[in-house]
Amino acid sequence: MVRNNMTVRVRFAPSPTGFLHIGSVRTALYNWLFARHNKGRFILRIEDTDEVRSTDESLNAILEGMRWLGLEWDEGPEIGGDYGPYFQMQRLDIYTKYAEQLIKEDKAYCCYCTPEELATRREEAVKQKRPPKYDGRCRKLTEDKKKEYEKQGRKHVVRFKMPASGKTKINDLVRGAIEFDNAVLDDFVLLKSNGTPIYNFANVIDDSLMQISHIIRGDDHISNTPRQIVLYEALGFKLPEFAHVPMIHGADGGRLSKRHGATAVSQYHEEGYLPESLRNYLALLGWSTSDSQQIFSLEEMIEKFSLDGCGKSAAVFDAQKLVWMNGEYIRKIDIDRLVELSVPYLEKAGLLKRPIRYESLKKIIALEQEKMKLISDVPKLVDFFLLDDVEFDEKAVNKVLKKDHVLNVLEVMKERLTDLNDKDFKAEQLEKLTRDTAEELNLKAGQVFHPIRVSVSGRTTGPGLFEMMEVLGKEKVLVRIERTLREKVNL
RNA sequence: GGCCCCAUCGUCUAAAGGUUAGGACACAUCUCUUUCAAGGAUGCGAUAGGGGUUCAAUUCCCCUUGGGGCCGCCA
Repeated sequence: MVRNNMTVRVRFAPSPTGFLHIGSVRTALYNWLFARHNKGRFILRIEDTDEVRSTDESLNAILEGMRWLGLEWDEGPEIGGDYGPYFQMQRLDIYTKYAEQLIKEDKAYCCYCTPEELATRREEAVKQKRPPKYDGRCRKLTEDKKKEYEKQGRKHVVRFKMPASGKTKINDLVRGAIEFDNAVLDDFVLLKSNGTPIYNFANVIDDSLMQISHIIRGDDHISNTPRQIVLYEALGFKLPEFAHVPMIHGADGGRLSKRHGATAVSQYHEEGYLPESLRNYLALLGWSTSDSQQIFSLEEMIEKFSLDGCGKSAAVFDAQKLVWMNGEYIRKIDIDRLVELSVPYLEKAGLLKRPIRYESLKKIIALEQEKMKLISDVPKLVDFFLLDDVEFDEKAVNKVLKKDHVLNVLEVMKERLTDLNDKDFKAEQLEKLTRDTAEELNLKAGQVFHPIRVSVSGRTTGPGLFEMMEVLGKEKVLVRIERTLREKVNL
């Protein structure tokens, strides 16, 4: 896989024209994993040549998203590197230089066709069911004609002279050989009329100058590859390896878009996903090991990742599985980290208005850890611990509190719990006391457990009853049982 | 319209000519249990269709069908 003793250098080259898309970041992840696996370098390059759509906000979203997922880059924005600058808009003179070289070598030429003219011709071609490619009419412009156009104030772009015959072959690392007829390709634009380069041009120059060894990208770029290869050859550059990985699709088989759910990495962050679960899930969308392992530590993932393990067909994004995986990871993370991650959600829900000891909060969250699928689940899972007045769930009331024996059970339990020492208000003792009580009252354990659970938490589901009571504390438990007793009369 | 890519359970995938076609998510049932989860067990469920090649095709080849991509002074 690694050519000779050459260092592996891969890159992720997003354009800052929107949020960080889940599909892009999956490609970034593969590049990152490939670099780490091969002890190579991972470069981040910003392709900001679309002056109209590029924004700083988008740049920040990219950097933030990458860092959140742990995809730190070895060269690129904010850290620099030996092959910079890493923003294409700061490399314009480089592109100009190579464009001039190509023109001088008669491999490129100036084209004076206006965008309007091109659009009209394109429409016409589509209407007549012809391929909408540029007809190359400016290839053989006379000097006089050029001068005339200039005088008219026409701007020009620089176009590449695509060879009219021959074949261009890709040896794709994941797909094998792919062949294109040069004749189907047209004279594509290298430099726009404002002097900025077009993707195919800037990309080739930068990848070459930055000594990228492997280009790992989405398979939507397969069709661009022959153009780029021809350019590499025209410029006398050494060809990198290509690896086109499948795209991510939505449930309907189409391109993943907003109507399928969240597509921005930041949104997964906000919705309470852990970076490690998103990373793990994304890695598995298009890559797998032969034993179909599902959960990988970062080290394991780096060790086992390979392009051979990448599939060829598009993968449908399955939010359900991501949720499952997030639950798996939440159950495993350190409780202090879980508390830290939970706090913003609790604050937002208004559950931390009164001061609470860190240790108490930690105990509360620990009791619900195994149940959480998303960090954002926290508020509704723990609210009854933090609220003064517990709201009774209607179904719980009907199902549990309206039974005849409940009044008696609560009365007896209230007395016994009152008699219990503060320091004996521990899960173990509470369980013994409750079970003994049930036996004395000639009731099944559940007939005693359930009413207490509902009166103390307002609902039928929750953590272990006695752990929950211990964390709640004697005072709160008694207040709530008394209140239930009071309200029970009206039920 | 031209060119290119892809095709195994609903979904992610394994099986690099010979397997009762395996695993994971989801779903269902059972189990554990004070509840809900988690866990354990079991079940449901696939090689798109048609031709070849071969003693043998999920696997190799061709066609069809279906899906996707590119054909911008976007990337």
